[in-house]
Amino acid sequence: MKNKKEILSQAEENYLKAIFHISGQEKEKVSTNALAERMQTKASSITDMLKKLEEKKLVAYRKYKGCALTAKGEKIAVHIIRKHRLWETFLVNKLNFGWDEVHDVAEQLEHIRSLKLIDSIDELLNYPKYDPHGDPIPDKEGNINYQEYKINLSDTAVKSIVEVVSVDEDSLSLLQYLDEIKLKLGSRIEVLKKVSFDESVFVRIDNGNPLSLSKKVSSNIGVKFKSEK
Amino acid sequence: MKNKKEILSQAEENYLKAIFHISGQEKEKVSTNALAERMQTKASSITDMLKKLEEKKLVAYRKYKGCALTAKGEKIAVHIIRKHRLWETFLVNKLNFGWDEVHDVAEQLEHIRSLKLIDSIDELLNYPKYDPHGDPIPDKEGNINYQEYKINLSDTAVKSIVEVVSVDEDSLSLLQYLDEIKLKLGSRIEVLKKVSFDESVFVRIDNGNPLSLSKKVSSNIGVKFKSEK
DNA sequence: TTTTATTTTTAGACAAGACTAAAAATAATT
DNA sequence: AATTATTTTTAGTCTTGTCTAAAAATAAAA
Repeated sequence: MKNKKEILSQAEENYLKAIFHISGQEKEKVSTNALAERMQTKASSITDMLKKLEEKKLVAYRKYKGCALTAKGEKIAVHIIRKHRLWETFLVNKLNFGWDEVHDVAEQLEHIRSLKLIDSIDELLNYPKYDPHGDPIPDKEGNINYQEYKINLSDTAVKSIVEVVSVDEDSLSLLQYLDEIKLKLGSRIEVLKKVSFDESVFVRIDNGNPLSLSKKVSSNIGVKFKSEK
Repeated sequence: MKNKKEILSQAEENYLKAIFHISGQEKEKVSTNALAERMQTKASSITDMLKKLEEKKLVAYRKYKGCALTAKGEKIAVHIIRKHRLWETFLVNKLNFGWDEVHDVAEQLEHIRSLKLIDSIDELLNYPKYDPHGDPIPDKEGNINYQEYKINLSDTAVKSIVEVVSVDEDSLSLLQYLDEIKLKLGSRIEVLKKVSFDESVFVRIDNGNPLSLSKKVSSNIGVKFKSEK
């Protein structure tokens, strides 16, 4: 049985990518509703698509029990993510896009089918390991170099001093907000106070004035420790 | 009434492009069958699509009478062609693709929606006027600088000495064949003999050995005169 | 100018991917 | 364990872009 490469639609590719992202490094099962939320669509549409992807052996799916990517499905998902992150890097490094302008375009470019093209872009960029948001770029073989000591800003202890290494969410509004408060990759953050009531956190960014970040914001910022006390 | 930009599907964009190409510089009306041929689809599908494009004021269409682009439709078609040719130039000039490898990828890339992206690519390439096949690249405003003295090789007289300036067809098989016989942009061609029976033509390419080109091939090669006798 | 051939359009069907509304499972409460 | 709430699935509909087969226009030939 030869390795027949059937062509997937953009919709199918987007589902695989979404499942990969939601299930996370722990490869947890993904619920229909979680997928519907992420795909901005209705649960019934998800069910339809999961059946199709199951049919193609790209996801393992059992009614009412959620789904997970098969090895084949994960391989494809990782390749889409590789393309997405390489294109974002290209846009920022070669075409001087701002990091808050690249997401929508990369979302389109990630579906271009040409191994030669994406490998050439990779080469042109000199095989970058991380994209402009600090996320690891899978290599040609699909290996992902997860950063070791990265945790969410929302999980740091008071008095931690950390460095921003990633921004997990790609929404334009978040990126623009971070731009506004001058929070960028490499910023030094002091965790001043944590408010348990709403899980917000007071921080000082690059020795600026203290300001408060909501849980929603801080949980999307990946950081590495610089020192602790 | 504001200039509402409705988003076109790739299929719609491809139809506009095809109509533009078939109708040519003379802006002749395009028949349903001609379009069906080019789009590799059935005449009935063409009729359906023409109605839709008519509805959107992108083509002028009257039953049984063929169609033509409106100003609005032509503007969009030209923009797609601009993107196609800039991407082909990018692939060849920046990523070292061969001129026979770029068509399929450019066919995908031409549908990426981002003015900023394509204008950045244009800038990166230093505003090229012609693509790797010798075809003019429309500028940002949609102006196309048609080459003045270009004619088809099939229309040259015996003993003409011409220079190849374009290859009009994008089919992989043609480009690979030209590669094989070492016919490339800039090649010097002597027209040795024309066979009226099948309209084939004997030529000498860059002082090589004489060989015969079919009408189908020679009518896809654009040339400029170098001298005549 | 009839007849024949060709081109184009209509009518009806289908697959993909989405939706709504209702039914069936599963999970959470009492 | 019985009831209520939530999640997920089914069933049926819609749009886009395609198809086939048959009907209607137009063009070519006799």
